[in-house]
Amino acid sequence: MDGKLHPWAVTPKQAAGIQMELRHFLDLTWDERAVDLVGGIDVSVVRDTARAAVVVLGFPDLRPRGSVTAEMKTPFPYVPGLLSFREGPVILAAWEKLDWKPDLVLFDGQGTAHPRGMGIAAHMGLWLDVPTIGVAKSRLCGVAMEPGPRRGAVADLLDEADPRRVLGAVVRTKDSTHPVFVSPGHRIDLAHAVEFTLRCVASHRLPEPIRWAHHVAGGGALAPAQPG
DNA sequence: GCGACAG
DNA sequence: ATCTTGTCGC
Repeated sequence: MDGKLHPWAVTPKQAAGIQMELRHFLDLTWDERAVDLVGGIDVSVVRDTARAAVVVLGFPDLRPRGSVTAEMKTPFPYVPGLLSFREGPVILAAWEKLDWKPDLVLFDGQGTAHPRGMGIAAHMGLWLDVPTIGVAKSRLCGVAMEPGPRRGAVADLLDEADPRRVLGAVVRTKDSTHPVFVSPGHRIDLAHAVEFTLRCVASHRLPEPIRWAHHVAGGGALAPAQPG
């Protein structure tokens, strides 16, 4: 899967159709590859301009190693379920600037826990051809079971139409704090997605790659300025 | 027709 | 997402 998968300049209806087609290409298996670098991607929007940030951290030390950004006019409105058509293009532009690609990437949004199984982490996983994980701060679809109150507790995110089907995981990344919604994007399974997500969490609710990406997308620096 | 609805 | 002060909890 490389090269252009589909056009981005489409109508909302066409976008949904593209998502339906793309789901057949997803590979939800983990190949046990070595992970030395983890990436984090996020996009901020000011006025009519979107800025994407791709940050790379060492794994499992989580030390920031580098970052790149890209900007462009937002090409698509925010429509629940079609987020990748709004943020995808600028993410691809930033990704092209990376010298070394991470072995795994965490996204701020859903993976397969999406109405058509194609959340932004799954969609971009196909474009980038790299393992991706969706870590969302809130639910898009499905019925969320309640995980225990302690960090590391996990519960199922079930398909509302078929409770036997697990869409993703509701993960407590920090004690007594609202859980996050984890689902595999591409080239990984749910169990490993949850495992890597927890291993990327330091002392905050969100994984470090996503926190750094959010910070850089908002205009911040990757690391504090060195004194002297 | 009425809610729900990633970022 | 973005607009925004003080406040509560770890």
